Amino acid sequence: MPSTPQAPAGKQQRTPRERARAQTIADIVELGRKHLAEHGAAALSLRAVARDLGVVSSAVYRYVGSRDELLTLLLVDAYNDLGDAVDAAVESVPADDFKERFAELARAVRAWALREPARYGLLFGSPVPGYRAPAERTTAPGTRVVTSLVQILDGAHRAGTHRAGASAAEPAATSMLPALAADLGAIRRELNVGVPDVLLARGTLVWTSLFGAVSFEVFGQYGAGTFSAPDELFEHHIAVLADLAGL
Amino acid sequence: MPSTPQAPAGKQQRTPRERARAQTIADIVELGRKHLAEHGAAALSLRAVARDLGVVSSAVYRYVGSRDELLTLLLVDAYNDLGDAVDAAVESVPADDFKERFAELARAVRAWALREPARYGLLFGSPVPGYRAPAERTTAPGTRVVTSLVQILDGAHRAGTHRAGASAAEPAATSMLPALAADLGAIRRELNVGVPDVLLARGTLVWTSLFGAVSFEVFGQYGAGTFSAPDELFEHHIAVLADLAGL
DNA sequence: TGTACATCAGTGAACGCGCGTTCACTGATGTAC
DNA sequence: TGTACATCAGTGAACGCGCGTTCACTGATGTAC
Repeated sequence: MPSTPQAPAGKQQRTPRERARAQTIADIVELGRKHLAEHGAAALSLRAVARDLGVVSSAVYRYVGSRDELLTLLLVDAYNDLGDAVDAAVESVPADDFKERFAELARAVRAWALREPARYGLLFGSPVPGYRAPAERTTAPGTRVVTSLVQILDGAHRAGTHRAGASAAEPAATSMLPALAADLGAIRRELNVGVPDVLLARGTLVWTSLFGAVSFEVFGQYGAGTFSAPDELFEHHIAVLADLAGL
Repeated sequence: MPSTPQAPAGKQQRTPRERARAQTIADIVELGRKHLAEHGAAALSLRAVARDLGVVSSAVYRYVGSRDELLTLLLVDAYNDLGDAVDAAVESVPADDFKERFAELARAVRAWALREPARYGLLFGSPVPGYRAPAERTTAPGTRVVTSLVQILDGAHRAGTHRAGASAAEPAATSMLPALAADLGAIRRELNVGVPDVLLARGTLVWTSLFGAVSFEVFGQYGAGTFSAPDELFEHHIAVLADLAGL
């Protein structure tokens, strides 16, 4: 019962064996990715990965403790891939152009999702039946995008360009809902930002809206042929959401 | 190879055999529903349904041509169940209170999704691998919610209570994107409504945002324990989205 | 530098499982005369 | 009203398939002296 031996603490693998081992694990994740893309998360199978790796099925257990652990590896891999893409897109814009930083973040999420629909589905689609992601390995990579979004909002807030009450008829009572205010306060403390309640709540909506729009497109919820120009539709969404976020 | 004999055109089944047959199909759908709820769509199995029905596995083929067809039945069943819930909620509000009609629509979607997470996942989650929904049986029930939403927007527009340019800084250029305008025109004609481009595009965003917020909650995308008061968060979202939709 | 031993990767067989689908069949229920 | 036949529901066995996981094993690669 080999419990997923990890590479030693040091960043670079010393011995050839360790290098070979790391390479094989990388190959397994890579093949798992391919499998995911072709057949979906629920159909991911260790035996199929072993076949593609050119190895007998039991050999994979040297590297991966179980099917669920491979799923976790793929989950983390996908979160980081998305996070890298988003970070790169955001960094490509001057740090003080918050609106455009947000726009690039949104475009990066959409582009990645359209490029990798199955991996996107693993992250943001229906949960894989019978699989429960281990929070301690999943939370950090899984919060990269939302963290980046909140940083943009906080930057705008600190720079003073953040418009409060951006929309005409903001129902003032909303920010008074007591439990929601408490939740938002906890988030503000945890992420160490200063964005006020109203805009933080809006930011949450912007966040879910972004993924809602992307999911509809990736999962085919718009009727076939309803939108011949999904790019333009998405650009419209970006403009409205940026406005909603006070950018 | 019995190709799913349908009940004859007449609404009520005449003979006892026809009644028994309809009842058995209903039982199969009911059991499929249960199975869906417990194990997810990808794991739906005709054999399991047969077991629960107390019948040998091959007997199910008298009623359902294949596993995919059972999935289609469940899909249509779920769309209609959701559609019924939404219609009832919307109808419970006076026809001229468009804002509250929208709020009730949103609450009905969320309540149904939380009550039926697996069926919600079948409709709005990642596609079931290897299954392609037949558009001719799926489109009509699948568009009930969005149709209801557009009716509300159109009602507000006709009543003159629809605020154009609701938000402060609506980027005027958006409605000019040519292909998007063409798509919106086609939708307007198809649904026979008069809502102008800007608000129709906003309506699309409101639609996807609603399902984005619900999906995040149902699929557990908010970190565990991040929002102790999801009801209040959702009420906030409703208020902002209603405003965004010009209601 | 050379030998003895430990570590590790990969093999092959097996376990028990569930799946979708087909097929020839037995009875029971309906229909036509 | 009674009989002969057609229709249908459900049976049971079988097909070929893929899955996750365990286990004792063979060699090759590394390490210690």
